[in-house]
Amino acid sequence: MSRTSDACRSHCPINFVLETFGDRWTLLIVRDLMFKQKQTYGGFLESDEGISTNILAERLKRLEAHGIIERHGPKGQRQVYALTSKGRDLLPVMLEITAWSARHDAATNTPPGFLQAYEVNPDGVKAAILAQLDGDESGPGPD
Amino acid sequence: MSRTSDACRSHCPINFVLETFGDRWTLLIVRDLMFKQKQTYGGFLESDEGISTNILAERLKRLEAHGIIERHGPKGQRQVYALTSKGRDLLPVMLEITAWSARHDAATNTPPGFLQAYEVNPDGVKAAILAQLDGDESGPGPD
DNA sequence: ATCATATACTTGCAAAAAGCAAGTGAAATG
DNA sequence: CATTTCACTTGCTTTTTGCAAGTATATGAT
Repeated sequence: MSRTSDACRSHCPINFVLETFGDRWTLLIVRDLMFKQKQTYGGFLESDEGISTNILAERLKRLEAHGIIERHGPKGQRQVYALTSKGRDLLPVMLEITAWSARHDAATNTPPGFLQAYEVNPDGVKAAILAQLDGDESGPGPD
Repeated sequence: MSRTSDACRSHCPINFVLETFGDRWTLLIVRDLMFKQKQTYGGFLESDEGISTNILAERLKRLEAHGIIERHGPKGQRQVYALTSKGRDLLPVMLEITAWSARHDAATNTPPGFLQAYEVNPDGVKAAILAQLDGDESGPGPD
């Protein structure tokens, strides 16, 4: 299953993120938590890409072990997942990824206004998303 | 092997990068091209993480098919790989990844000065790296 | 109280991908 | 012209993924 600490291949910073996020699913969970206001197992399952239940359960464990997310709720019962500060700190990475895809995927889901808003005022976009993560219910996400 | 165009799971921008970079090796090749002045098959093989030859060959094909890199040289002979403009455009993503790892990996290889230099003057850091990609031989990379 | 339903997982197995070692073919080197 | 080097390919084993089904606990209706 998942080790608490995998043997790491190097301490190159690019490799460091790959050790946690170097697969096709993990970052989608972060996306759901960060941009889509999803915070339950069932919510993650509903996402368009169609993650399977065993993969989801394993990735949630890994993310928790790496300190990216934390789970709230009595064990065995309904859990509510949330990003830790280390997880929220991925926001600039997520926004740059979104901007790159918006530039290079002609069929992107990213709303038309995002790219320009982000280029003009990246800190404003970041602040808005952090505000809504902290319980605000209004404001746009990048997709 | 690798399809020219995989069936894509969604046009979410986060998913879009995962379709190309969602594995443990692909982004290391981009790193080598962007920061380590490596541009040959043999150079990529020497990197610390120890990619195997079949995986490297397949990833090079995929990256070329996705328009991230291009190969120069007569077919069957020694190739020189280079980032396309789409590939170079990943620089902001790579730098944010580097910054996140520098903040959260106590054992990071990232040189001590990088994080502050990047926070103070991100455009300067970007310009320096792009300059060295375009043939300049001096200047620092993030690792 | 009991039955159905929903949620949050776990388990089992087949298929795909990764990892390792060895092999191949063309070009550069001696 | 034999040897070495480089850039891959091939074969095989191990690991991971993907799908379907099952289980445990809670919640809601009769």
